[in-house]
Amino acid sequence: MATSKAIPLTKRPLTDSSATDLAIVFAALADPVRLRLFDLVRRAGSTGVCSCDLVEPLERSQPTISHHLKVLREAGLVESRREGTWLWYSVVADALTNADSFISHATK
Amino acid sequence: MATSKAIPLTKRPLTDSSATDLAIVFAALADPVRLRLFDLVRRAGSTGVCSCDLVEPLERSQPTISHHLKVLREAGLVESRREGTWLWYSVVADALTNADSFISHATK
DNA sequence: CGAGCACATTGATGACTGTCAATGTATGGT
DNA sequence: ACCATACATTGACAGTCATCAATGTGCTCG
Repeated sequence: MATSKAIPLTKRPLTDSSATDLAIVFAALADPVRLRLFDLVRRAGSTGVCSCDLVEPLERSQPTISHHLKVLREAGLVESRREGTWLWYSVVADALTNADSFISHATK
Repeated sequence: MATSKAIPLTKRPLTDSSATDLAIVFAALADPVRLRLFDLVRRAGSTGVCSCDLVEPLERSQPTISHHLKVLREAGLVESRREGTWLWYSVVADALTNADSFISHATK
Protein backbone atom coordinates (compact mmCIF):
# COMPACT_ATOMS: atom_id res chain seq x y z
CA MET A 1 0.00 0.00 0.00
CA ALA A 2 1.47 3.26 -1.11
CA THR A 3 1.92 6.14 1.28
CA SER A 4 -0.82 8.72 1.09
CA LYS A 5 0.01 11.65 -1.10
CA ALA A 6 -3.22 13.44 -0.38
CA ILE A 7 -2.76 17.16 -0.70
CA PRO A 8 -4.30 19.26 2.07
CA LEU A 9 -5.75 22.31 0.40
CA THR A 10 -7.80 23.64 3.21
CA LYS A 11 -5.58 25.65 5.50
CA ARG A 12 -2.08 26.25 4.17
CA PRO A 13 -0.99 27.45 0.75
CA LEU A 14 0.27 24.83 -1.66
CA THR A 15 3.77 23.69 -0.86
CA ASP A 16 6.29 23.47 -3.64
CA SER A 17 6.37 19.71 -3.31
CA SER A 18 2.59 19.30 -3.52
CA ALA A 19 2.47 21.69 -6.45
CA THR A 20 5.11 19.65 -8.25
CA ASP A 21 3.12 16.45 -7.76
CA LEU A 22 -0.06 18.10 -9.00
CA ALA A 23 1.71 19.67 -11.95
CA ILE A 24 2.77 16.23 -13.17
CA VAL A 25 -0.87 15.15 -13.38
CA PHE A 26 -1.99 18.35 -15.08
CA ALA A 27 0.95 18.15 -17.48
CA ALA A 28 -0.23 14.69 -18.47
CA LEU A 29 -3.62 16.19 -19.28
CA ALA A 30 -2.15 19.21 -21.06
CA ASP A 31 -2.22 17.71 -24.52
CA PRO A 32 -5.28 17.21 -26.75
CA VAL A 33 -4.19 13.77 -27.90
CA ARG A 34 -3.63 12.57 -24.34
CA LEU A 35 -6.96 13.98 -23.23
CA ARG A 36 -8.79 12.10 -25.95
CA LEU A 37 -6.69 9.04 -25.18
CA PHE A 38 -7.60 9.20 -21.52
CA ASP A 39 -11.22 9.81 -22.43
CA LEU A 40 -11.31 6.71 -24.62
CA VAL A 41 -9.65 4.58 -21.97
CA ARG A 42 -12.04 5.86 -19.33
CA ARG A 43 -15.02 5.05 -21.53
CA ALA A 44 -13.82 1.48 -21.81
CA GLY A 45 -14.44 1.01 -18.09
CA SER A 46 -12.85 -1.79 -16.10
CA THR A 47 -12.55 -3.97 -19.18
CA GLY A 48 -10.12 -1.51 -20.63
CA VAL A 49 -9.27 -0.95 -24.24
CA CYS A 50 -6.62 -2.45 -26.48
CA SER A 51 -4.05 0.15 -27.45
CA CYS A 52 -4.25 -1.14 -31.00
CA ASP A 53 -7.72 0.38 -31.11
CA LEU A 54 -6.44 3.81 -30.08
CA VAL A 55 -4.18 4.56 -33.02
CA GLU A 56 -6.73 5.01 -35.75
CA PRO A 57 -9.28 7.28 -34.03
CA LEU A 58 -6.58 9.71 -32.95
CA GLU A 59 -4.89 9.93 -36.33
CA ARG A 60 -1.38 9.66 -34.98
CA SER A 61 1.35 7.17 -35.64
CA GLN A 62 1.70 4.07 -33.48
CA PRO A 63 4.92 5.33 -31.81
CA THR A 64 3.23 8.61 -30.97
CA ILE A 65 0.30 6.86 -29.32
CA SER A 66 2.72 4.59 -27.49
CA HIS A 67 4.60 7.65 -26.28
CA HIS A 68 1.45 9.35 -24.99
CA LEU A 69 0.28 6.21 -23.23
CA LYS A 70 3.64 6.07 -21.53
CA VAL A 71 3.21 9.64 -20.29
CA LEU A 72 -0.25 8.83 -18.95
CA ARG A 73 1.09 5.67 -17.32
CA GLU A 74 4.03 7.42 -15.69
CA ALA A 75 1.70 10.10 -14.37
CA GLY A 76 -0.30 7.32 -12.75
CA LEU A 77 -3.46 7.96 -14.73
CA VAL A 78 -3.73 4.65 -16.58
CA GLU A 79 -2.38 1.16 -16.20
CA SER A 80 -1.89 -1.70 -18.62
CA ARG A 81 -2.41 -5.42 -18.49
CA ARG A 82 -1.06 -7.95 -20.96
CA GLU A 83 -3.41 -10.24 -22.80
CA GLY A 84 -1.32 -12.29 -25.16
CA THR A 85 0.08 -9.96 -27.76
CA TRP A 86 -2.17 -7.13 -26.70
CA LEU A 87 -2.01 -4.52 -24.00
CA TRP A 88 -5.24 -3.47 -22.37
CA TYR A 89 -5.37 -0.07 -20.82
CA SER A 90 -7.66 1.09 -18.05
CA VAL A 91 -7.81 4.10 -15.78
CA VAL A 92 -6.26 4.02 -12.33
CA ALA A 93 -8.97 4.38 -9.72
CA ASP A 94 -7.81 7.28 -7.58
CA ALA A 95 -5.56 8.85 -10.15
CA LEU A 96 -7.35 12.17 -10.27
CA THR A 97 -8.25 12.51 -6.62
CA ASN A 98 -5.75 15.24 -5.87
CA ALA A 99 -6.44 17.09 -9.08
CA ASP A 100 -10.15 16.85 -8.35
CA SER A 101 -9.88 18.28 -4.88
CA PHE A 102 -7.66 21.07 -6.11
CA ILE A 103 -10.04 22.03 -8.87
CA SER A 104 -13.33 21.61 -7.06
CA HIS A 105 -11.86 23.66 -4.28
CA ALA A 106 -11.51 26.47 -6.80
CA THR A 107 -14.98 25.89 -8.22
CA LYS A 108 -16.26 25.85 -4.64
CA MET B 1 -22.42 37.34 -23.39
CA ALA B 2 -19.94 34.82 -24.63
CA THR B 3 -21.07 31.72 -26.42
CA SER B 4 -21.19 28.65 -24.27
CA LYS B 5 -18.12 26.52 -24.52
CA ALA B 6 -19.48 23.84 -22.24
CA ILE B 7 -18.05 20.50 -23.14
CA PRO B 8 -20.50 17.60 -23.31
CA LEU B 9 -18.74 14.64 -21.79
CA THR B 10 -21.62 12.34 -21.36
CA LYS B 11 -22.36 10.60 -24.62
CA ARG B 12 -19.73 11.16 -27.29
CA PRO B 13 -15.96 10.88 -27.06
CA LEU B 14 -14.04 14.12 -26.74
CA THR B 15 -13.76 15.98 -30.01
CA ASP B 16 -10.42 17.34 -31.06
CA SER B 17 -11.68 20.88 -30.61
CA SER B 18 -12.99 20.30 -27.09
CA ALA B 19 -9.79 18.52 -26.16
CA THR B 20 -7.76 21.45 -27.42
CA ASP B 21 -9.76 23.88 -25.30
CA LEU B 22 -9.40 21.70 -22.23
CA ALA B 23 -5.70 21.19 -22.84
CA ILE B 24 -5.15 24.95 -22.69
CA VAL B 25 -6.55 25.06 -19.17
CA PHE B 26 -4.61 22.02 -18.02
CA ALA B 27 -1.44 23.39 -19.59
CA ALA B 28 -1.89 26.55 -17.54
CA LEU B 29 -2.01 24.36 -14.43
CA ALA B 30 0.90 22.17 -15.53
CA ASP B 31 3.57 24.19 -13.75
CA PRO B 32 4.30 24.21 -10.00
CA VAL B 33 4.84 27.95 -9.90
CA ARG B 34 1.56 28.65 -11.66
CA LEU B 35 -0.30 26.22 -9.42
CA ARG B 36 0.96 27.99 -6.31
CA LEU B 37 0.26 31.33 -7.96
CA PHE B 38 -3.31 30.32 -8.74
CA ASP B 39 -3.67 28.95 -5.24
CA LEU B 40 -2.55 32.22 -3.70
CA VAL B 41 -4.87 34.24 -5.92
CA ARG B 42 -7.77 31.95 -5.12
CA ARG B 43 -7.12 32.30 -1.40
CA ALA B 44 -7.36 36.06 -1.72
CA GLY B 45 -11.02 35.70 -2.65
CA SER B 46 -12.93 38.45 -4.42
CA THR B 47 -10.66 41.12 -3.01
CA GLY B 48 -7.81 39.69 -4.99
CA VAL B 49 -4.13 39.99 -4.36
CA CYS B 50 -1.55 42.47 -5.51
CA SER B 51 0.95 40.85 -7.83
CA CYS B 52 3.71 42.62 -5.95
CA ASP B 53 2.92 40.27 -3.07
CA LEU B 54 3.36 37.19 -5.23
CA VAL B 55 7.00 37.55 -6.14
CA GLU B 56 8.61 36.93 -2.79
CA PRO B 57 6.72 33.80 -1.64
CA LEU B 58 7.39 32.02 -4.92
CA GLU B 59 11.09 32.82 -5.04
CA ARG B 60 11.12 33.76 -8.68
CA SER B 61 12.09 36.96 -10.41
CA GLN B 62 9.50 39.63 -11.11
CA PRO B 63 9.53 39.01 -14.90
CA THR B 64 9.00 35.31 -14.30
CA ILE B 65 5.97 35.93 -12.09
CA SER B 66 4.66 38.41 -14.62
CA HIS B 67 5.06 35.81 -17.33
CA HIS B 68 3.18 33.16 -15.36
CA LEU B 69 0.37 35.54 -14.51
CA LYS B 70 0.04 36.28 -18.19
CA VAL B 71 -0.28 32.58 -18.95
CA LEU B 72 -2.98 32.21 -16.28
CA ARG B 73 -4.75 35.29 -17.61
CA GLU B 74 -4.69 34.13 -21.22
CA ALA B 75 -6.01 30.75 -20.17
CA GLY B 76 -8.94 32.57 -18.58
CA LEU B 77 -8.16 31.45 -15.05
CA VAL B 78 -7.48 34.81 -13.46
CA GLU B 79 -8.23 38.43 -14.22
CA SER B 80 -6.61 41.68 -13.17
CA ARG B 81 -7.90 45.07 -12.13
CA ARG B 82 -5.86 48.25 -11.87
CA GLU B 83 -5.68 50.10 -8.61
CA GLY B 84 -3.35 53.00 -9.18
CA THR B 85 0.10 51.61 -9.72
CA TRP B 86 -0.92 48.15 -8.60
CA LEU B 87 -2.59 45.24 -10.33
CA TRP B 88 -4.97 43.14 -8.30
CA TYR B 89 -5.52 39.58 -9.42
CA SER B 90 -8.54 37.43 -8.73
CA VAL B 91 -9.85 34.13 -10.06
CA VAL B 92 -12.38 34.05 -12.88
CA ALA B 93 -15.60 32.55 -11.59
CA ASP B 94 -16.34 29.72 -14.02
CA ALA B 95 -12.80 29.28 -15.23
CA LEU B 96 -12.49 25.67 -14.17
CA THR B 97 -15.99 24.49 -14.95
CA ASN B 98 -15.03 22.41 -17.96
CA ALA B 99 -11.93 21.04 -16.32
CA ASP B 100 -14.00 20.17 -13.27
CA SER B 101 -16.63 18.29 -15.21
CA PHE B 102 -13.99 16.41 -17.16
CA ILE B 103 -12.14 15.37 -14.03
CA SER B 104 -15.09 14.59 -11.80
CA HIS B 105 -16.49 12.54 -14.62
CA ALA B 106 -13.38 10.42 -14.38
CA THR B 107 -13.51 10.30 -10.60
CA LYS B 108 -17.23 9.47 -10.89
C1' DC C 1 8.94 67.86 -14.92
C1' DG C 2 11.40 64.40 -12.54
C1' DA C 3 12.08 60.68 -9.49
C1' DG C 4 10.45 56.29 -7.97
C1' DC C 5 7.58 52.33 -7.91
C1' DA C 6 4.73 48.50 -10.19
C1' DC C 7 4.53 45.82 -13.86
C1' DA C 8 5.38 44.38 -18.91
C1' DT C 9 8.34 43.25 -22.74
C1' DT C 10 12.54 41.76 -25.04
C1' DG C 11 16.20 38.78 -25.94
C1' DA C 12 18.91 35.00 -24.78
C1' DT C 13 19.65 30.32 -23.18
C1' DG C 14 19.12 25.63 -21.80
C1' DA C 15 15.65 22.27 -21.25
C1' DC C 16 11.78 19.90 -22.60
C1' DT C 17 7.91 18.25 -25.99
C1' DG C 18 5.19 16.18 -29.94
C1' DT C 19 5.89 13.88 -33.94
C1' DC C 20 7.44 10.32 -37.18
C1' DA C 21 10.49 6.82 -39.69
C1' DA C 22 13.26 3.21 -38.61
C1' DT C 23 14.34 -0.36 -35.77
C1' DG C 24 13.99 -3.41 -31.79
C1' DT C 25 11.43 -6.77 -28.75
C1' DA C 26 8.04 -9.98 -27.37
C1' DT C 27 4.22 -13.00 -28.15
C1' DG C 28 1.53 -16.39 -30.77
C1' DG C 29 0.52 -19.32 -34.63
C1' DT C 30 2.02 -22.55 -38.28
C1' DA D 1 12.46 -22.21 -37.09
C1' DC D 2 9.77 -18.80 -39.31
C1' DC D 3 6.72 -15.17 -39.91
C1' DA D 4 3.18 -11.89 -38.66
C1' DT D 5 1.29 -8.93 -35.22
C1' DA D 6 1.38 -5.68 -31.15
C1' DC D 7 3.93 -2.65 -28.89
C1' DA D 8 8.35 -0.15 -27.29
C1' DT D 9 12.60 2.34 -28.14
C1' DT D 10 15.80 5.22 -30.65
C1' DG D 11 17.20 9.16 -33.05
C1' DA D 12 16.21 13.31 -35.19
C1' DC D 13 13.88 17.70 -35.85
C1' DA D 14 11.11 21.67 -35.14
C1' DG D 15 8.65 23.93 -31.78
C1' DT D 16 7.59 25.47 -27.14
C1' DC D 17 8.80 26.61 -22.29
C1' DA D 18 10.78 28.45 -17.81
C1' DT D 19 13.94 31.50 -16.38
C1' DC D 20 16.56 35.81 -15.73
C1' DA D 21 19.00 40.38 -16.75
C1' DA D 22 18.16 44.37 -19.05
C1' DT D 23 15.10 47.55 -20.63
C1' DG D 24 10.62 49.71 -21.48
C1' DT D 25 5.98 51.58 -20.03
C1' DG D 26 2.62 53.59 -17.16
C1' DC D 27 1.20 55.53 -12.85
C1' DT D 28 1.70 58.64 -8.69
C1' DC D 29 3.39 62.02 -6.00
C1' DG D 30 6.21 66.09 -5.10
